[in-house]
Amino acid sequence: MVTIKEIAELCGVSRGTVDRVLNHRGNVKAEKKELILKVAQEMNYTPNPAGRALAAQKMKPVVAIVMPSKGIGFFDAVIEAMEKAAKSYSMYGLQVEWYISKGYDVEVQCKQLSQLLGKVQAVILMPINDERVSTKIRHLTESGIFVITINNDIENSSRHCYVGTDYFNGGMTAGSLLQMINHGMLNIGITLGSLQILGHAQRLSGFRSALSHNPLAQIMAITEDQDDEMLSYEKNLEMLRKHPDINVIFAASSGGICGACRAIMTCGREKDITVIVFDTLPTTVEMMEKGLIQATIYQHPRRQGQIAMQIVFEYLVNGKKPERELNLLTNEIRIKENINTAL
Amino acid sequence: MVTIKEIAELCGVSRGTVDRVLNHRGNVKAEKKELILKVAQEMNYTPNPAGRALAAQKMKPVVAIVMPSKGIGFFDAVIEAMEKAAKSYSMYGLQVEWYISKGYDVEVQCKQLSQLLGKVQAVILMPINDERVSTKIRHLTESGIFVITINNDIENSSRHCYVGTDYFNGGMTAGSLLQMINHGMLNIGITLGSLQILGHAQRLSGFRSALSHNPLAQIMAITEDQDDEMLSYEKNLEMLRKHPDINVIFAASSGGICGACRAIMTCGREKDITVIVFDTLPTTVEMMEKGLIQATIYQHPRRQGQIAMQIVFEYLVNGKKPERELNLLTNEIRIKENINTAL
DNA sequence: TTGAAAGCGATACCAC
DNA sequence: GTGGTATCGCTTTCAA
Repeated sequence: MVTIKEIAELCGVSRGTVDRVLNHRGNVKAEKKELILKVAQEMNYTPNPAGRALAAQKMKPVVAIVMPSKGIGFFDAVIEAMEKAAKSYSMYGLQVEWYISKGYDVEVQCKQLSQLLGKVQAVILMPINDERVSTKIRHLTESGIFVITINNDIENSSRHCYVGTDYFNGGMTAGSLLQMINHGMLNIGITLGSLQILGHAQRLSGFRSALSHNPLAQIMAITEDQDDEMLSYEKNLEMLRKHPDINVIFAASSGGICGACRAIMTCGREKDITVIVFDTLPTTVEMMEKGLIQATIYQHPRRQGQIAMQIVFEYLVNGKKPERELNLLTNEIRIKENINTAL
Repeated sequence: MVTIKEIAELCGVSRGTVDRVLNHRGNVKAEKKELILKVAQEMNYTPNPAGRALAAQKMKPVVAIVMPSKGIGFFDAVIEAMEKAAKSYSMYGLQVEWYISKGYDVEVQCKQLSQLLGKVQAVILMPINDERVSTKIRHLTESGIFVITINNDIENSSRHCYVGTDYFNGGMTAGSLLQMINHGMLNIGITLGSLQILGHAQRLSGFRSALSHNPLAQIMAITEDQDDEMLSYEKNLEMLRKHPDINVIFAASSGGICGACRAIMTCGREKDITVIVFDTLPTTVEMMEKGLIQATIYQHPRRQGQIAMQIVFEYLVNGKKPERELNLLTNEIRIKENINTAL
C-alpha cells in the first residue's frame, strides 16, 4: 500500500503538500499539483483508514437523525442498530443528535430540518413524501450537508443516497406469495400506514401488480391506519364488519399490524383469514406462532440502521463517497419456522 | 474514551508499563499490575482499533482458507466475499493463503491442516465431519491457532467459532414451506450432497421433522449426489424413473441442483413436480424464472465469507475475541419475485 | 522492572 | 506556496 510519505518522497515535496493536493485544499503550484495527482493515480493510492481515523478524531463531526417514528415498533430496531453503530464510531469523534418525533407532520419535519443548517455535517432522515420536505433537503445539500434517506425515500429530492428496501418489490413479493399459499378465491382487505409515506403507496402498487392477472383475486377495501395500533384496530374492525366476505388481510402498515390482528380476533375470524404482513415485531411473532399470521416480509431493520450510520461514518470520517446511491436490502419472506433470526 | 496514556498518568507509570499489563507481556510488579488492571477496568478501557491497527501492521499475520469446494457454485460467492474482505484488510497486514480443493476427502483435508502448523495464525475451514478432522483441529487450537468453521460445522471439535446457517432449521423451513404451497399428497424425492457433510444430514432431519405430522407426506427416496452436477443428473434421473409417483423434489444439495432440474426436464415432469432447493446460483435463478423451481432457501453466502474474515481480522489484528461462538445467519425464503438481491 | 522514544499514516497548523 | 512538526492511540525496542 502506498502512503502519502512515499508519494511525497517520489515527487520531491513534503507530506503537507501532498495532503493539500489530495484533499483539494489549494495553495499548491499547478505543476506540482499535477505531478502529485499523476503519481498518486499511478501508484493507486488509497488513504489508510486507520491513519485517517486517528487524525480525524478531533474534528468531531455531527450527524442528525430525523425520524417521525416515535411509537412505531418497527423503528425501535432501526434506531437501536444506529445507536450501537454510533457507539462504536464515537471513538472516531462522530457525534449524533436525535430528533425522534411522533406523527407524519410535514410542518414539523420541515422545522426540524431547518434547525440543522450550520449545526451538523450530515443528516439521516426518514422523509415524508412532500414537496416542502424535498425543498428543505435541497437547502441542506446545497450548503454541503450530506443527506441520507432511510427506510423510505422521497421523490425529486437531492438526497445523496437511500438505505432501505424496494417497496414495490415488497408488495409484489407479498402478493405473489399469497397466491402460492392460497389457491382459491381471494377477497382482500388492505390496511396501510399512510399513502403520504412513499413506501406504502409503492407497496400497494407492487401488490396490485402481482395480483393483476388473477381473476380470483379482488381488493375489497383499503384503509389507512396512520401506523397507529389503536386507529388500526378500529378501522380494520369497521372494514371486516362492512365486508364479511374478506378472507385475506394484507397489512402493509409499519405500525398497525397488531391492531389489525386484534380486529380479526374480535370478529372471530382467525381461522379463516389468510394474513400477510410486514416486519417482525414481537407481537407479530406471537401472532405467527399462534397461526393467525401466515407470513411476513422482513425488511432488515437493524441492517438499515447499521448501513446508514456506516455510510455517514465513511463519508464524514474517512472521506469516502458512498459506493451506490440506492442501498437496497432484500425483502425476505419469513414464516413461523425461520422468524427467529440470530444475525 | 479512555486511552493508555490516561491510565498511565493516573497510575503514575509509563505507557509502556500499562501496555505490558494489558497485553499480558509480564515484567511488571504485581502491585502495579493490579492497580493498572483495576483502573483500566473501572474506566472501562477499550483499545482504539485505529491506533492498534496502525501500530500492528508490521506483524503480518496469516490466515489460511481451507475449503474442499472447488467446482461447487455456491462457494464462489463465499470465496469472492472473503477475497473482497481480505483486500480491505490487507493494509492492516493481514495475509491470506488459499487451499481450495475438489472433493470431500478426509485424508486430503487432514493433510492440508497438518501443513499449517507453525505457518499461520488462523484458519477458516469448511470441515468434513469426521473424527480425524476434529483431531487435527484440536492440534491446531492447542498450538494457539485460531480456528473458524465456515458454512458447515463439525462435531466434537475445539474450533473457536462457527459461521453459517442452522441447517436443521433450514430443512424445517423448507419442509414447512412445502406444506404451505402444496396442500395435497406429497411423494418426495430427496437429493443431497453427502451425509458426510454435517449440514446436509441436519437438513434432512429438519425436513423430516417438519413433515412428521403430515399423513399425506412420504419420502420415497434419498440420493447422495456428492455436490456434483453430472452425478446428480444421473442419480436423480434414476430416482425419478424408479419412482414415477414422485411429485416433490427436495434438493438439499449444494452442488447438484442444476443436475436434478435437468433430470426433471428430461423426464418431462417440469409442470407437475414441486421443487424446493437451496441457494441462488445463476442456474437456480433461471429455473425459478422458468417456473421449474418454486422456492429456494437462501443462506447468505457473501455474508458468511465476510463475517468469517471479519472475525479473523478482529481477533488477529485488533485482539478482539469473537462475540459469540455460533454466528448463525437466517435461512431466507426466496421466490421468483425476491430472488434478485441487491445488498 | 521500568521508562523513554520511535514509528505507523494522515492531518492541522505554524513558520518561512 | 511550501516544509516542518506535533498529534491521534498503540506497539515495540532499547536503554537504564
